[in-house]
Amino acid sequence: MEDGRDSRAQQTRERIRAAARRLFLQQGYQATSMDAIRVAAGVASKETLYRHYPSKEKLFIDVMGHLTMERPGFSAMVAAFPEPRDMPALRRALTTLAHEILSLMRQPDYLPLLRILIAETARFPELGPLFFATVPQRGLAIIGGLLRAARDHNVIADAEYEVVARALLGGLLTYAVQGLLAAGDETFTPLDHVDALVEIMLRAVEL
Amino acid sequence: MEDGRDSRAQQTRERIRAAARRLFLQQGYQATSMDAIRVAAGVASKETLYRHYPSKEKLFIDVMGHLTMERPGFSAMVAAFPEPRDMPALRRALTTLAHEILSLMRQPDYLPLLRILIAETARFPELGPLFFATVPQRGLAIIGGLLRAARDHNVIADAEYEVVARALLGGLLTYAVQGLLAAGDETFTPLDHVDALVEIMLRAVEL
DNA sequence: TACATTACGTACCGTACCGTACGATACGGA
DNA sequence: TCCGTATCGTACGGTACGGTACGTAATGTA
Repeated sequence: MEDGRDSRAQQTRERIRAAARRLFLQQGYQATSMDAIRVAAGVASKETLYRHYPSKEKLFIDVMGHLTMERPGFSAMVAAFPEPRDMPALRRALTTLAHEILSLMRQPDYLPLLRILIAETARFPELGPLFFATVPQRGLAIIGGLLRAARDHNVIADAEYEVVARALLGGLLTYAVQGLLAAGDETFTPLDHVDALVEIMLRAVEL
Repeated sequence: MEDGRDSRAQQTRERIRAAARRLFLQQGYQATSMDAIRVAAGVASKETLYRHYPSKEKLFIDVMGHLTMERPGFSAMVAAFPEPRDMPALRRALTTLAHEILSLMRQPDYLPLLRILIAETARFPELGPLFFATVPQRGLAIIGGLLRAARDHNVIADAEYEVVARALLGGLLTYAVQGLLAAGDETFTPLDHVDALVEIMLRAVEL
């Protein structure tokens, strides 16, 4: 009876959500019509759509909320780098974290999602802050935590770690913004800059 | 005859452009109808609109292009801080520049403009790169130039100045992105963080 | 004054879209 | 086998929008 619910209604719902996600990410909210979603989902009747989602807005919120929440957290990374007790350990932790953030930003969904959330802040004001709190804010917190832990082990000097974290994340963010403003998949590859960025931040906090 | 052209046709054209600018910035491209622009411009007939602009797209491009170009350049600032010959001079230059960039980002049009350019990269692919080249890229170039000049006077150490510039600008950019993702005019005031940010960058490049 | 440009009003065309209605049909569980 | 639910097809209502048409009035110039 539990999986009985899956067998048709749930499957249809999943197809609708997958199609909506793809189209919304590709074309944005307004440019994606419910009928296009219906076709992409392989659903014959609009009535079926509206049986699963009461309106286009609710469907959009559901899809975008899921997309935001599905962003992989950095939690695993935090566990992997517990307490940097010397400079090389801190360097390794920050470098790995920076590369991880960059590869997160290069996931194919990332820029389109960010683009849509920025575009639709007026109509859906709750989505943008949710994303910010779920993704970049968490990144800032992890960088700050690493730095504070390093200071507690006398690895680095005191500093405004929140600002240091903003500088590090922001350095990467400049490339994302460049990507947001470019139309196609402009090759956005500062891979060699990442290590330099970490070195600069380390110099700023070294003893 | 020259100002005769101004007297009516040009005035009407200006009213249309001003109204379009306001509405586009407030509501975006799709949500702004030509009829709303007509009303806001105080123009009685749509025919008049289409006498001045052949289509909604052309009107949008004209308005956004002007908005991008009107962003005040930093050129005046460059002249004001010619060649930092010691650390205090470099500190003054970078601090002033950072505050200037921040106040640029806090102009009431800035975030809405950026939001729209990001939202409409698909329909208007040329506008985003134009903005990036006109505004942030120029900021990066000026920061980099200041750092290179300081190094030429033995004020600071060698470093990847392009990356340092990205970290500095990016640190400020994190606040802008936060603003982009927030709906209203969330008070986005890291004023006290700016000096800390400059100090961090200076520590990263000191001798 | 005579003429051309500009603006006015209003109506209209074609299209696209969200959401609803409703009878018919397939499907899945008891 | 039987019943409720999910889906199908198709049509429609209401609205909004971009852009055009066209006859008329105002405005500035020679």
